[in-house]
Amino acid sequence: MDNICKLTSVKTSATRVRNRRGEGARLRDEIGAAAAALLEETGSEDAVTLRAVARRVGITAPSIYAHFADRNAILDAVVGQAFGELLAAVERAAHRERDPFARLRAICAAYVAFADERPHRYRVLFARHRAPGTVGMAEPKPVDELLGAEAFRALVDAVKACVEAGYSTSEAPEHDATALWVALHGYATLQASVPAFPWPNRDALLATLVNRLARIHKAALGPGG
Amino acid sequence: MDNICKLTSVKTSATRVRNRRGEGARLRDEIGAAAAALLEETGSEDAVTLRAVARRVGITAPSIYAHFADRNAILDAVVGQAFGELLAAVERAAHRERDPFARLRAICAAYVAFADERPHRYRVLFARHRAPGTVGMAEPKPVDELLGAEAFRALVDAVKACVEAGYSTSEAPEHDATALWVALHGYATLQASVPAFPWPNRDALLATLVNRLARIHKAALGPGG
DNA sequence: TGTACATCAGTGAACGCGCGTTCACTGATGTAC
DNA sequence: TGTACATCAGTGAACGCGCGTTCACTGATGTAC
Repeated sequence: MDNICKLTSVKTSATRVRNRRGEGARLRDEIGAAAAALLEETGSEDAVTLRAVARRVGITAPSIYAHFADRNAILDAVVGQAFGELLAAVERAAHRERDPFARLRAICAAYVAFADERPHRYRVLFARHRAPGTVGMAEPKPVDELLGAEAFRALVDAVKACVEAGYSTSEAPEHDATALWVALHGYATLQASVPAFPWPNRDALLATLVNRLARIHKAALGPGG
Repeated sequence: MDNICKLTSVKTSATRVRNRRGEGARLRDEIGAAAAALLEETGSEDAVTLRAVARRVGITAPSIYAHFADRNAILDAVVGQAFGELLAAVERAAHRERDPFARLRAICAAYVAFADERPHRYRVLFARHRAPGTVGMAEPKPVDELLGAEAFRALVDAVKACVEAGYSTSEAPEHDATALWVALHGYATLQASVPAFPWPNRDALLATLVNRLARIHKAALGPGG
């Protein structure tokens, strides 16, 4: 019983070769990738220890200090990277569709799919927004100063485009986009946390959230929408 | 710099008196309460260590083993307790209102308020549903076998009552209640995680989620609903 | 073309820490006689 | 009413562990001459 845990966590890549001169910075990316993978596999932020990351990369722990100030900096990098990936996924979805309503649906589906494929990485996006131990209010900031702002902007723009195209009757696209974001986030996280719940069909639930919260006009929906 | 952390975490209640004979079981409750408080204050599950809990209660760490099998059992107890409190808050809200629509709103407001007042305790309700490291599907269970089932049931019943009273046009109350739950959860967690977001007025956002996802009839709403 | 040397990528040992858990124990308290 | 004793609530020391971080170092590699 004592040994099981030890054995399963041994995962040294004994094959690593030292970077050539001037290419030491590559290690930074390797460390970030290892931390992200570790987080995704274990599901726990606390499993992302300096030593675990080092083992994973195939280096010794002190080598990390050449690239990151401390443990926290690694996790910050993972979060920044994940926000970038989320934005990329959302923008890819947005560019795939020309029709405003199809675009809105695609964005929402991509958002949820991102969280579905990397549940733990999605979780830390928002878990680390608030400093640990902080309680109560924070100064509200303009949206654009927050991490993830671009992804939210894409959602707002998509709703606005639906209004302009006559698909949506929304009178307050920012408000409605916020409601929609909230719902998407709830779906993304709950689905991962409570997989045993008898979830309805994903597309059907997504359609419910998008159509109602973005005030999509009946005429824009197919029959039975 | 080394000492700061140590000093701030010293919090021994030197005043504790040993329980009388036959009353040792009281300690169990004290341990649970200390663990819950610790979780809420630090925001981190990992801050709830056996030793930290013991310090808080004013006992030594081994004393805990008379009441809990291990560290995990303490956290399980915290989750169970928190689910009980959530259910109590929801039921209190439900009993306060006779009108079905008022009751539905009260339930949703109580749910969000619970999460708002104890954000970290709310978070662990669902963070611990899934075993760490587990990925992929779990067998769907009937709702009633899940923790928190009663609270969800209350929500479904409230939506159904709105349908029967003619307030809601929902054709699938279970589906719509799921959508509503998802949105409430998203709001509850995001609001705590991203307090710097320029949130709209809480009642307005809640009304948007409830009215649209529960398909509340225009006539049931006041003017401007 | 050859060699000395500075630089760079990374090592290995060590530190003090708090952790979960175990073990043998202590001393107050209620009870049997 | 008094006393011996079993029981119960909790202690205190110890274990081995993995952690973040520090420090002095090594050895390959590219460069200046």
